Amino acid sequence: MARRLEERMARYGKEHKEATRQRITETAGRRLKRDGIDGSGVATLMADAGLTNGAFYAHFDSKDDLVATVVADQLRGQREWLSSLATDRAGVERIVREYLSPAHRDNPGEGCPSAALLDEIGRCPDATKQAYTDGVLAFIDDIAAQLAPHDPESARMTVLSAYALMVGTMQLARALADPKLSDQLLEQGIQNALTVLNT
Amino acid sequence: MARRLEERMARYGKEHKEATRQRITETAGRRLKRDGIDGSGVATLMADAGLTNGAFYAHFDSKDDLVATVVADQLRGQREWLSSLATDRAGVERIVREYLSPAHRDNPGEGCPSAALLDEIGRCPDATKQAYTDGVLAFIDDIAAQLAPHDPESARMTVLSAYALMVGTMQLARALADPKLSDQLLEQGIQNALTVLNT
DNA sequence: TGTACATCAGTGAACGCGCGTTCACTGATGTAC
DNA sequence: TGTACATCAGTGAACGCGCGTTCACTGATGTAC
Repeated sequence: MARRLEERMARYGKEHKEATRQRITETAGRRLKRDGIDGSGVATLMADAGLTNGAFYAHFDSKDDLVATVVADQLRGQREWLSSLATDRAGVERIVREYLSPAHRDNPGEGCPSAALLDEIGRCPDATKQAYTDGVLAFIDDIAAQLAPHDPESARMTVLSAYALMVGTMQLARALADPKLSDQLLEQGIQNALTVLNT
Repeated sequence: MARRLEERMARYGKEHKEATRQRITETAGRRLKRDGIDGSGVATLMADAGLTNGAFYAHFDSKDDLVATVVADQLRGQREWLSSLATDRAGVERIVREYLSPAHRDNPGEGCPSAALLDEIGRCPDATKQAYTDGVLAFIDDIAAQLAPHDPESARMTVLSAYALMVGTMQLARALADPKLSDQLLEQGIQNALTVLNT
């Protein structure tokens, strides 16, 4: 037992390294969402965290490992945001309006990982897709349970497909070169999302 | 005039080079949709067309130029497919069912360019986003006119947002690691798309 | 409390490789006589 | 019809660069006595 305690506290303590890993994961999240997965190099990701490329492999097995970690972390963040709001129907409406806002469209680095990266995630190794699936289902089931406490199973697909609707709308709004059309699409997306969720 | 004609027909004729350019555009479309924009190198794209890397710049100014050309070409193809079916309500339903099918999900290289590339297109230069916008609006307006001949303007946003719903659903279906859940999502997406289009 | 040693997070140069792009060239085709 | 020349689509090597990954190392921190 003395030994156990000794190991846990030893050296600079686990905390420091764990904090660095978390910092890399967070800054990488922002960069990946802004520049894409293939568009972000390891050296740049490490520089964002105030480190040099060499230290990367003390924290992650590979770039794929980082990407899977980031995907899980980002979806955990999204889950927290959603849980804090999805307490009632009015909260759900607020989620939809904030998600499909021009502010979200114009700041992909601070926004939804699915809106920023979903087609790239579809091309990632199975481990990453599994991390994505687990992360999405966690908050989908949260919301389904809050929305339909007596029948969460059937609400599941409704919520999941409403999420798909919002993700697709945001991606399309970002790709359109006409800002006015993009704004209109977001408005229409809000209406459709609310329609689907109230079915 | 004799001179004019001479120039037009001269050498191997314009046809051959134009045909090569078209072949590159088509094979690149498949590759880009399968591996992503950043995931497809110029040398690979040319090898797909049976050529070597050096010939690329006799046909396109840059990789960005090719991408914009491919995006326009792919959306032209999608427009043709849609026009051939969207003659009535039953045709629209068939479009939705074919789009949100497992066959489409499992063959991104032969499928919708938006489902394969939309978040990457959102990060492309303005010229590419403009080509994308023009290409999408062309078929959106086609369908809006066929669906609501007396009020195509208001049908426009309905159709555009239904497209966003289908694109997002397909991307999410491709990213989910659980095939059964993915199938269910496609089914739910069909219901939602039809609901939105019949509003 | 002070010194010698062990630990290990982080550095930065280097690896082979593929990227987008350029360019001197080849060789089949078409033209002129 | 046959030969000499011009055209130009396509070749393939090379450019500098950034990629993901490895590794010998540094130097601040913590431990032992």
